[in-house]
Amino acid sequence: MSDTEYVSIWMRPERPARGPKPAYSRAQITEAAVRIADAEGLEAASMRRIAAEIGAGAMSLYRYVPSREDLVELMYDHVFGEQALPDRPSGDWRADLTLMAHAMRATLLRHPWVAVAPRGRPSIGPNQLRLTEFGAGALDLGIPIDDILTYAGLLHGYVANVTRDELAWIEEKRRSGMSPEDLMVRNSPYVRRLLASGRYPMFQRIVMDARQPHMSMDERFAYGLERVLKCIEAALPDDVREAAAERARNAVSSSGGAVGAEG
Amino acid sequence: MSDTEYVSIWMRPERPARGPKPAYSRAQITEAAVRIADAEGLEAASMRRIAAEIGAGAMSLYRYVPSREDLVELMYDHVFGEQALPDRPSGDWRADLTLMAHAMRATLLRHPWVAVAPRGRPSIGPNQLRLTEFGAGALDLGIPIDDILTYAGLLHGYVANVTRDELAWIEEKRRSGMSPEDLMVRNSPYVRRLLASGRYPMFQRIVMDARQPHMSMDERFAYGLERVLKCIEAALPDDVREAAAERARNAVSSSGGAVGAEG
DNA sequence: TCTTCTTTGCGTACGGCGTACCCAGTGGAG
DNA sequence: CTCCACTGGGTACGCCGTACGCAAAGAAGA
Repeated sequence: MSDTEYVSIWMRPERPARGPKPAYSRAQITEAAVRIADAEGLEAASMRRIAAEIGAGAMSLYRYVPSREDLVELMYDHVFGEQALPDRPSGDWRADLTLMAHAMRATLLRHPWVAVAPRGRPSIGPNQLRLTEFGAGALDLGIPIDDILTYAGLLHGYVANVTRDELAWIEEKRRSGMSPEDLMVRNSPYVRRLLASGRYPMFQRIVMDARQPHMSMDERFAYGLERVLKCIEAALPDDVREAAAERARNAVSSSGGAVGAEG
Repeated sequence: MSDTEYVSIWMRPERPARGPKPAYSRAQITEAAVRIADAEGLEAASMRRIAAEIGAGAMSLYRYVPSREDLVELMYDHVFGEQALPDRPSGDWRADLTLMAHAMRATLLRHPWVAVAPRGRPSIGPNQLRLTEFGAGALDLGIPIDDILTYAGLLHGYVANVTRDELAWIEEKRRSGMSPEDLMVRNSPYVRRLLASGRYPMFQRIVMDARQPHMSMDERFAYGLERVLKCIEAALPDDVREAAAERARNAVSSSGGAVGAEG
């Protein structure tokens, strides 16, 4: 039945009892891999390269990690562990989601490969689980769990989308040394041709808007985030929205730190 | 300056004038690659494998495509060309976005690798551009272009998220032959351990909800989609919402008369 | 028509990848 | 002290993307 079944990396114990002491550790390997991926991209973090980074032989890594795929999983969860979030939602769901969104954006900007990494099965490492608990808990306002998931997904999708775009800009800028507006219109013959054809009015407006960056990246993110939260808020049933607002007022006035009420 | 600059695949002409007639074509290669990726995953569609599929030598492909990365771009755009959408939005933005969301889900389900494929730079092939025009055009209700993009991104993110989850379920089910509820709770020791710890109440509710699949995948998708559209609608300014509703009524009554908005 | 020259299909080869297998050495359990 | 599960890691295999070079093809210029 479950003979050759897939075993989650999170179930695999790091080290057994017997034998000589391991010279390295999962955490050490994961951190080295993240360091390389941050600097040179995920594909540069090959097993040999990581091993070299920590001064080990290539095959030694397989004593700690069953495969590279699992290592990427570890890396993925590791970077989300940097996000310093309160243990529990404060009770002010807008504030909590805003906090989480900014933390996530910061993580993606710090580790660009995360935004691009192929997300296969929904991995649930401890840190991602913590985030899920926080985000879903913030939205636990008395609406169905399906709705909670949908809204949390919307927020996640927004942050991922916007930040991926932002990263693409940054990357393009770094590679060419040009400003975004020059890149978009002046330097790209393809885009110029599309605009000249006149058949893409919406695309034209998008480009033209990017041409006059009336907002910084930060402002754009915050503006869109506000939009998304307004979306969610507006979709809540009236009684739920009012109760949530009431709870938020209490959360702000009562607790000085992170942890809200609840007992 | 732009000597070794990156040249978009969409600018590269397929064939020049001189020389012998090519034996293959970009479309043929792209279709073969998609066929393989559909059946065995994106990574199975290697250059050698694709070449074998069409009976060519491995290196012959490079006469048609500058690199595998560009070929993936072609594949990506190709599958979005299957979506049969009207040339223009109908004027009923909810209907239009619903149509687009279902078409996108169908495409992702038909080509699972698309949902997982690493999305680096925002590629703008002709078919994706057509989709952008349609989606953004449907949301062109007199709101800022930034808002249009945010809302379109929300919808896109929702469809991508939900369908990726759905695909993960399907894949897991195919590999193990078990039903989702068994998979989630009974078969996964890791999930069982997490639940037993009692420290993840929201996660527990998510799992328990999945354990009692009160909705089919289709229903779940449609329900969430309705939620998202309601979100967007609720966030629109009152006058915009009413004007849009009025336009939708006209669009329904009149058959082909579609577009009204413009500069 | 014949020559010229670009473009074709593609065989060979290189460096790099993930990782299976094997080995000698290590150190806790009995 | 003996045993043997474990360690680090060298070697090797089969893949990958693709640079390079060459003979054949066939349109352009004579």
